[in-house]
Amino acid sequence: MAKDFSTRAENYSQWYNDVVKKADLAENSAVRGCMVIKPYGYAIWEKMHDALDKMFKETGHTNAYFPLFIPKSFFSREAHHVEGFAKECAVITHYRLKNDPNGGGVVVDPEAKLEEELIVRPTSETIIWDTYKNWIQSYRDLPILCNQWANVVRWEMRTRLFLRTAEFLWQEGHTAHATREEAIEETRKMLNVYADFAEKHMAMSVVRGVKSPNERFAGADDTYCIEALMQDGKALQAGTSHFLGQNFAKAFDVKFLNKENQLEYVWATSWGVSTRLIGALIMTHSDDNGLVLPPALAPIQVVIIPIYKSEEQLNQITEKVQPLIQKLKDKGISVKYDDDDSKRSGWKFNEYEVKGVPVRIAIGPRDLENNHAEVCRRDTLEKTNISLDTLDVEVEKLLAEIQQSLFDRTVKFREDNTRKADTWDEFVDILDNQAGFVYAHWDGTPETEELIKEKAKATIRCIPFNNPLEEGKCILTGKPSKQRVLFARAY
RNA sequence: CGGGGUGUGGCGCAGUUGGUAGCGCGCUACGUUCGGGACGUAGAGGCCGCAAGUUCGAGUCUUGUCACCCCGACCA
Repeated sequence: MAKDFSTRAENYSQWYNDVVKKADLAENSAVRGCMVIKPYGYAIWEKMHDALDKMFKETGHTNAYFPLFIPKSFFSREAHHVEGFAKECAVITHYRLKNDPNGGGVVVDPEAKLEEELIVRPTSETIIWDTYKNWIQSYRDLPILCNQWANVVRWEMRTRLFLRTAEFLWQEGHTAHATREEAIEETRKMLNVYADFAEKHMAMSVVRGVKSPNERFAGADDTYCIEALMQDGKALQAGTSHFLGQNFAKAFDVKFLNKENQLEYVWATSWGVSTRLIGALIMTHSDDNGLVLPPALAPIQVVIIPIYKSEEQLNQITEKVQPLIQKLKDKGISVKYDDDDSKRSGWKFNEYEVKGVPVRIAIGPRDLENNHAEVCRRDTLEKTNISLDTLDVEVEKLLAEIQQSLFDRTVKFREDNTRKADTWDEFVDILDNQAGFVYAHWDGTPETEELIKEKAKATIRCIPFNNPLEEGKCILTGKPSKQRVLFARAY
């Protein structure tokens, strides 16, 4: 076992960085705050992309692409939106370089100054609504259900691989509707798509809810979110879906003629998830031996490692394994047969363990004699011998079981780490000594929320849907409250 | 932008009171190995972040500068 690995208990954030590096997911780049997503990490993103994209198509959405650059003036149209993003925008001011007259390589050509600066998109609402304006005249043009897969830039001061980088990959859905109700329904629908994806594909339990006004997306009337709990007890926002009301329609003057021949502003939504989900995936399942991947998102679901001394032995094993590989592939399972002779089997065991491959099958001469193989599952590290005759069926079952078991574990973890606090001392005590989610009363004012954030470093993660009403007193101010809201320290 | 730290082969590091650079991993070749990160032998690989200065002589001392990392303020 690799001893150069931090454990979660020793240093959680170091452990996270180690997993990212050892599993070969990503690395820091020459550009500050930007990461290189390596092939294995990108393969996970592709699995996420494919699954989500399918879900978007099934709910009637189509993909499109809008420009990376946004004219600066577009940004100032919607007051809250600018305020929210202004501090982290990359700005393009020039369009040409020239040779340094003083001989020091190239310099920005001062002659090539843009008349209007361009912003590298931190999100695309403005450019998209400026475009939708031309697409929409009548109720017959609605709804518009578009999604785009893109990169965005937010100039963050402190970055962490996958969790927060200056540039990241994401998808952003932008929809336009004739009625408020329809837009709200869309917002909810897409949040549920995210929650389904998190639970079924990522095997990650999430809480669905509404953000408090302070935590709302800049320019939204309401922000719905899914919140997950990481192993260190900190919460992570895993996806958001925004009801934008008519804010952007008004800012960009997007009106449609309704059936009664009256002009109305269009209703909007937007929703997104990013490569941050990979960070969530890592922190949800992985252990001190490295990455643990749910089968649904594992680039390699099953690895088969031959154990042999001679070439004849390898040939015998290969011959026996070929039909098995075919059977697994026929079931849609991604299999890797690693017969690379330059690496020893023990080395491979560790390699695939660190990389989180859900199922490992080892086959050696002894197994051939007994007509079985050693099957090891990554989540529990349990090993069993399974007959070669039923191996394909058993592996398929095992993958499903691992997927389910990982999810069940996160449900239990979330439940075990969700507590109630009735007093300020209790609240702080839980956060300091146990972490996790805390349900507590809040007087409903942004000022109090801000104060709590300042004093306890915890924020309202969300007000869960179907939250039970309950009379109580705000943990900070003692003012009356009608419901508990979900607090946590967060990423 | 504050506070702390680090820059030396690809990676991780050592380098004493200044004397011309070393260790581990990895890499290459050959051989022995192969059921949980093998071992031996022989190799390759470095303007010591950059720039000035002190000195007969600087990885080491001085000054400046750049970059990166960690901890805060801001955030998906």
